[in-house]
Amino acid sequence: MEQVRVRFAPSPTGYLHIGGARTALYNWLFVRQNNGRLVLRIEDTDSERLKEDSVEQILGSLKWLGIDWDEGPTFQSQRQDLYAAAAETLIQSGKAYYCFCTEEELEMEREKQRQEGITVGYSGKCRNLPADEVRKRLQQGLKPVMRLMLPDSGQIIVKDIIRGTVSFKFDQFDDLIIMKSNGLPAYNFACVVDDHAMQISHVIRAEEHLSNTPKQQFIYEALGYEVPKFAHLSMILAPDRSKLSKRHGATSISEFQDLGCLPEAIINYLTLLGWSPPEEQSEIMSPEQTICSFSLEKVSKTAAVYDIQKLIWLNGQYITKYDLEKLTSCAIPFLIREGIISSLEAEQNHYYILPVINLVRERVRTLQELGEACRYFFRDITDYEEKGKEKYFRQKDAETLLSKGKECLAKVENFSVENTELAYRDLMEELKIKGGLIIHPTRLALTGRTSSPGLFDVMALLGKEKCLERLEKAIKFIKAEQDML
RNA sequence: GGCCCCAUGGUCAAGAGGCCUAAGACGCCGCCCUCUCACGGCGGAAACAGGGGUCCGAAUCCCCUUGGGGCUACCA
Repeated sequence: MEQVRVRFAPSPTGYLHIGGARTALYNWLFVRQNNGRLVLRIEDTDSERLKEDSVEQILGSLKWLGIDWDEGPTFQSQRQDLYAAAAETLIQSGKAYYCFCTEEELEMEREKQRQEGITVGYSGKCRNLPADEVRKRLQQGLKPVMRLMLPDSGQIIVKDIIRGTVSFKFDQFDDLIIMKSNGLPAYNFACVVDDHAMQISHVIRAEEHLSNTPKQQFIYEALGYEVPKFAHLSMILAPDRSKLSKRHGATSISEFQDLGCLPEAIINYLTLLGWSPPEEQSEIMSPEQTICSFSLEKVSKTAAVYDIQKLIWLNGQYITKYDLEKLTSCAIPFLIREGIISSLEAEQNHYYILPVINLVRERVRTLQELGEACRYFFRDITDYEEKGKEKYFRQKDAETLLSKGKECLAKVENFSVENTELAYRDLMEELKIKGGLIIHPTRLALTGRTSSPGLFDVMALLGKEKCLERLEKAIKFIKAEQDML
């Protein structure tokens, strides 16, 4: 069996967005499953649309996602000879010709056609220029484009792994530009020449290229190349079912990274956007599991609207189950960014950070949330949650309760989860009160918040000194508030 | 406009003519667990775009309409 070779071919016009990432991912899943090779190709033949840093951004996002490639990146801008040579053979064999029409002329032609209400397209007027006329104009220094002559009638059949057989009629196609007047290849041509040169066996790409495929297939045939297999993936749409763009919020991989998503969660989410695992298999899958069960044939034909809620949910699942050391190193940049710890503290307090993260991980869904959830473990409390103050600090016994709590904790020797809880339970019994009555104000005193991990877990991790200190602070705070009345 | 693709709950989707009074997941609602918040468990609301065929039988096949998307560039 011939080797499976696929490619991901982004054009460097911006960040890697969610659609491109999914295309890359499906190529990757397919190729890893088939022990093939993935090649990366940068389609940069339109210098006007290039964006600085774009290649670095795209490659960076792919790497971060864990999508690795075997060859490249190769740049189309550096392979001009290849395209020129291929185009030359088509000119020689009479399958392609020079066209001297300027863009202005063509635009006028189209405008006229529109006014007359007839089908807009290239007339083909340079098709039969006499050889010496062509030579003459070339010598004058005119810069023509090269066009491929397409049949005026008949049809062409494209076979697609996902969509089945699709047929197109030739009468709807203009003679296709294969080389632009600046000497660079046009997309459809460069794409074919490269896919052949790179021995691509399966072209897996976005649906927007389906309509280009008949033209490309004709180029393959004109050049005498073997046609690869095609699989066109449906598009990913914004929540309003329109094409994805910047105005739709987070759409680039780097934005999800900034939000605090884990790469595996994004991979998992993207996998599910257009494909679903066999029944009985969980939707939460490691990349390895996905590689095993993935199949191109089962990829959905329907355009998908991405739903950030599910991504965030999945991310929460991953945060809960991730290897703790790994999660911690992912989280630390967020803690630093949010000003919760300094990089120095991050190094020095490693063995404090670990259990803190372990404690809060189950109740957060992004690394950003995780940072926020940790704050009081590293920084003193500057304020109490308003609704907590109202509910717990302004009740009649609050101050007494906290004092009692403080006294009782002061006596605890080994400040463990069990011992602190035992001490508090004894206190509750002694005061004949229900747990919540003292637990809630204590939580507010210790964390500044009305919600947190289990109170005694928090106590044990915070340590005796901090607990007593914060209780004292809360007591003072309550007194101060009362004095103001 | 022409050509092409697509159409199952709010979202992702299972479904390959009878197993469908249509699975699962996210989200939403309720209950349980519980020191709060999460997690978890249980339950609920919620869909085959519309119309014609074909067939004993259609979410599934065909046609039309409608809707969405793509291509129609010297963009990729």
